[in-house]
Formats: sequence, structure tokens, C-alpha cells
Amino acid sequence: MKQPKRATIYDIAKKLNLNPSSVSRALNNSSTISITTRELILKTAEELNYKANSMASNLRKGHNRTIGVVVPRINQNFFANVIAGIEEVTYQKGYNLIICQSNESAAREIKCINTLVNQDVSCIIISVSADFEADDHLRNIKEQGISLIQFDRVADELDTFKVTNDNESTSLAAVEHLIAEGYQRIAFLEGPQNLNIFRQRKAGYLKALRKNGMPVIPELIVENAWTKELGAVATKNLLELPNPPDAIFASTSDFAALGVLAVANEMNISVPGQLGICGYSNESFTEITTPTLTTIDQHSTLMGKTIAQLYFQELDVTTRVGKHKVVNIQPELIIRKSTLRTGSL
Amino acid sequence: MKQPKRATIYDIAKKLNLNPSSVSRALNNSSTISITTRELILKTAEELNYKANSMASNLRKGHNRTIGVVVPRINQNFFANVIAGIEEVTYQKGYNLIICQSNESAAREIKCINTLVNQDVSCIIISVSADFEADDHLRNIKEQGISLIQFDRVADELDTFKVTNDNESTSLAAVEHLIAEGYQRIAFLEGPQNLNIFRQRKAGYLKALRKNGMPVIPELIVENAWTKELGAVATKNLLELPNPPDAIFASTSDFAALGVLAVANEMNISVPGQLGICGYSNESFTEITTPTLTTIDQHSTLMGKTIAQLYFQELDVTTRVGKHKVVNIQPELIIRKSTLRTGSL
DNA sequence: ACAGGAAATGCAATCGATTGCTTAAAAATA
DNA sequence: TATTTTTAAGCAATCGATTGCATTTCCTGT
Repeated sequence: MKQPKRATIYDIAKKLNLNPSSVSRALNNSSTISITTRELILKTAEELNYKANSMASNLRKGHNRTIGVVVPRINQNFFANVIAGIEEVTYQKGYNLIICQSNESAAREIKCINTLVNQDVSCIIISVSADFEADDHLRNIKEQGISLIQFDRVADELDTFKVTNDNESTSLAAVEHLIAEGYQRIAFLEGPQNLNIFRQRKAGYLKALRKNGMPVIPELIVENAWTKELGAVATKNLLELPNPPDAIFASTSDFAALGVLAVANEMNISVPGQLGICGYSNESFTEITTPTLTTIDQHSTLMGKTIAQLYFQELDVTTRVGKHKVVNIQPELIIRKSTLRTGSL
Repeated sequence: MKQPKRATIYDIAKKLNLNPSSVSRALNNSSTISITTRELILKTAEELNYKANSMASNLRKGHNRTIGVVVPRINQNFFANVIAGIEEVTYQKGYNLIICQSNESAAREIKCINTLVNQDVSCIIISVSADFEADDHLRNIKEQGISLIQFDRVADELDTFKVTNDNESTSLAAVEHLIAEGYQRIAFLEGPQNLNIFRQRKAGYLKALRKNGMPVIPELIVENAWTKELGAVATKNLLELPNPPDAIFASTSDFAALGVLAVANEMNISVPGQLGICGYSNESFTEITTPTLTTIDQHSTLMGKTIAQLYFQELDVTTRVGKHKVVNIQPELIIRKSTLRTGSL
């Protein structure tokens, strides 16, 4: 791990008795350089194993073809896919991505953002952490002249570009599907209500009940059940109620739904016969559980692509919209066996 | 998306009638600055919403507390967990991570590396792509004075730090477990043989057969079956043989194993009774299939931590080893129902 | 009150690449 | 051949922060 100093444009210039500016122009395909010298410079650069220093270049040029992405965790299918979608577009445009994980911690999120701001990225794309409270750090991004695009979990009150899911209507659709299948007492596993997405999903649930003249039963609504383990505990408690639910909508995640399923299996409760189960996110495992899980696909890769396109659209003066646009993507209810007791599949 | 120019140390200096160098010293907690002026500077920096420009700072200082990670895909559990492990350590040391995906393409891998080299990261951590052939781009990293650590999929012949799994012995253990369970005709789904890890897994398979006096049956060895779909196709072909296998070791991935399981279910072949199935990687879904899947846990988070620790150990003169160290981590065979026909679990 | 030394601050070069402006050389035109 | 135009290359400032060295300011003791 020693440092055999890297070649710079000065080294190339010196070797060829040229001015560094000419080298720079040659390397940047400037038109004001003769073909012969350009070739010569390129060849020499190759020989000296020259690699550009983008820090110097960016510093001088005052901009940076780099976009920062901050997500709670990259090992969740949803986020990994959004990132894949973003990358698909940015890669083609020659932009680079810096991916950071907040690990669901606001403190960490702030650190990530600081790093990205210090790096002077051109844009920060973020889905906020679970314990998100204040949005000062997000405001600050804009004050630094850096574009900000929020997705999925967004701070509503903050005026930025946003790409979100229509959580409410999809949640409503899911619950109405359960009702259509004849489920009467539908329990709801809810996520942290400081996050917009979970508020919306709950709103959809409540709306569906109201719309169908069904009562809201407080004891069937369980807070913060968004891991497999928490989902399992919640389910145990629910099923031990004097009047247990006949369906559980794990609006937090498929992992929670998995916990529900595990407990049902353990207690010998048949799914979907005695208990309907619906998850959220369309994680890959939902296709292979027994029974397969009804869930909601968020079109994550499309979301990613949309986000990146939005950025480039605003970057380009000819396509710019100007005011902060909000794109709402319609998720899709994926009906599988865990909620089908009419056997219509 | 306009640019309200950012405050620099010059702005702070001007406002306070000080020299930029003093501002720099104050912001870096240098001891050669009086407490009063430091406080003053810090306060003013806050007021002006000053954010350091790390490009300028890194350029001047000639180093960069940033580490680049290149993996085929971040949405595979294994890689996501390794990254999580790396981050756990680097975060504490105040280093930042730039994560890049090669998407299993060598061309893309080279681009990623170029970006990282241009950014002058202090270290590149890589697991090579599936179509990896030449290692020139890896050699180049070292020539640029950047530390290089390979993990999992490594270029054997290249002398670098490496953190790998002992694939061979674990593969051997898996096959011996199958043999112990009474399976006689064990098929093998192999991965691209240009990657060391798949060569090693195959070696373990062959060794196990040899050791137990069992013949190597070429028709039971299937090339490049490493997705769910390819695994399914391979399985169909295998099971239609006049003399089909009674076990399939999907050494490529749990996804392939999933394909195997799907076909077995479809064909009404009982698992583990008529067919034993073993996967590789301990993806989270392996616990929840029916039957649960025997697989191999690679201790991915530990790998990540080990990698990062290795880097910092070498960075520190007092703990430096000097020559390129290779750490081999022992994976763990996780025995579940898909291979247990003796019912001993 | 003053020399001597420590502490705080200023000055200016530097990191590597870019770019507006100027100059030199080559080519085109008269 | 002389003059204009075009093309190519050089010069020097710049991006923002850091740092060795020089200078000034402030104490301290006598």
C-alpha cells in the first residue's frame, strides 16, 4: 500500500514539451487542438498510465456528475430495485451513483447527507429513515444548491420533487379485495405513523371499511409490527382475542406477513380458509410460500427510472418543468392464494 | 434547481477580517488558533451555512477517506450483507463508501473501477463479475497506488488482499451430508467455471464422490444453472433421464435450488423422500419454503467486517502485516428438511 | 518597561485540471 | 509576395482548502 505517484497532465506536458492546457484539451476532445498532437498526447497518456483526477476537474468545473442516494437499507428488495432503476438511467447519462444507507436512523441519515453535500453531488435522492422527525437536513440540501428528490417515504410538507406510490388507493383495493372474499374482521398491522407511507396505508384501510359499512375495531389495529418477529407476536395476540380476526393485512411489509403465516401454521389455522393474509412489497419470497402470499407490487424499478428521468428532465432547460413535480405511481395488488377462499384463481 | 453559491472559507474570512488559513485551522480544530477566534469562526460558519468542499480538501491533502465497493448486484442477500458488514466498520472510522454495481458485466466493472480510480478512493473492494476474464483493470488499481481487496469471487493469480470462503470444504461437507442421508446419485448444478468460487465448489463435489468411492457421472453435472429459471430447466432434464438423480446440489445459489424445488413440486416428486435438494447462500427464503431448504451460510456480514478490518489494519503502521494476506472464512452447512430423509431433525 | 519567547495570525504556494485571453504559426486570399 | 484569416498552442488565473514559513501580537519574568 505504497504511493507510486500518479501521472498528471503536467507529466504528460513535460514529456512532450507542451503546455498542460493543450494536454487538457486533447483529453477532452476539444476542437482547438490539432489531430496529430492529440494523438500524441493520447498515446503518451496511455504510456504513463494516466488517470484523470476528477476531484481536481470537478473542483475547477464547479459541478459533479454524481448523484447521491440515501436509503434506509439496500438489502430490501424494494430499495435495491429502485436503485437498480435509477442506475439504469444515470449510467447511460454518464453519471455516477453514491449509495448510502441510513440504517433507519435519522442521525446516520444526517451524516450521509453531510458527506454527499461535502462531495458536492449534483442531486440527492432520498427515502427517509424510520425515525425521521425534523426535516432541517433536507431543507439544507436545497439551500446548498443541490437538487433534491424524495421518493416513497417523503416529508410531505417539504416542497421538492417527489416520486411516490399511491399507497392509499392500493391499500383500499387490498382491503376491498379481502372484503370481497368474504372476510369480515380484518386486522391491520400498521407501521410508524411518522412516515407518510404508513399513514396513507392506514387511511386506505379505514376508508375501505367505511365505504363498505364495516366498523373500525381498535383492538384489530396493531402498531409498529413491521418485522417478521413483530408480525408474529402481533398475530399471536390477535388470534388469542375472544373475537379474533379472520384476515390480517400486514401493511408494513411482506416480512411481517411472513410472521403472520408462520404463526398461523404453528397454530394449525388454515390459510386462506380460516385466515386471510395480505402483505406489502412483493418480495420475491411471496411467490414461494405455502400458500403463496397476496401482496402489493410497488413497481420499484419503474420508480427508480422515473426518479432519474425526472432529474435529467429538470437539468435540461428545454424539458424543464420548473416547479416541483410530484409523480405518483400506482402500485399493483397481486392476488395470490393466501387471500383466495372463493377459489377463483 | 438554481445555484445560490455556497459559502467558502473565504466568505467566512472576509466577514471576520481574517485570513482563510485561520478559518481552515479553526474548522479543523488546529491547536494553533485561539479559542475565541475559533468560536467566532465556528459561529459564523454556522450562520453562513458553510459546508466544507471535500473535493478541494482531498485534492490538497492528497487523500480521501473514501472506499469504493464493486459488486455484481446489491440486491443479492450475500452482497448486501457483506456491504453492511463493511459499512459497520468503515462508518466508525469516519470513512465513506461508494457502492457500485457491475451487473455481472466486465465492461461495466471496468467503468466502475475507472470512476473510483478517478475519484482517487483510498481502497477498492471488489467481487468480480460473472464474465470476468482479464484482470488488467484490477492490476491497474494497484498501479495507481490504491489499495485493493478482493472478496468471494477473486482473481486467484493476482497478488492482493483477499477475503474468501472455503468453498471447497463446505461443498464437500454438503455432498457428504447427502451421502450420509443415503442419496446415491447426486446431481450437481455448477456455475461459470471462470470464477474461482464455482471451481472450488465443483472440486469439493468431486472430492466427496471420490472419497466415498462413488462414480462421477457426467450427465448429472449441469453447467451454468444459476438462476431460478435455469435451475428449473436443468432439473426437468435431469429428472427425465432414464436414470435420474436422487439428489440435486445447486451449488450456484439458493435461487437455483428454488427452481429445483418448484419442478419437483410440479412433477409430484417428494422432497426430501425421492429427491434431496441443497442450495447455497442461505437466502432468507430458504427457511420458509416447504420443505425448508438445506443450504450454506457464508457468514457474509462477518466477511464484510473482516474485509474492512483488514484494510484499517494495513493502514496503520503499527499493525501492518505487509504482505498480502488472505483470510479464509469457513462457511456453515445449514441442514434443513429438504435433505433429511432419516428424519433426524 | 523591556527583552525573550510563546501563541496567534498572515502570506503565499500548492493540489490537478480547466478555460478565457493572447500570441504564434500556418493557411488562405488578394 | 504581402495581408488577412484560421488554427494551434501558450500563459495565467481559477476552483476551495491546506500548510510551511514568516510575521505580528501577547504574555511572562526580570
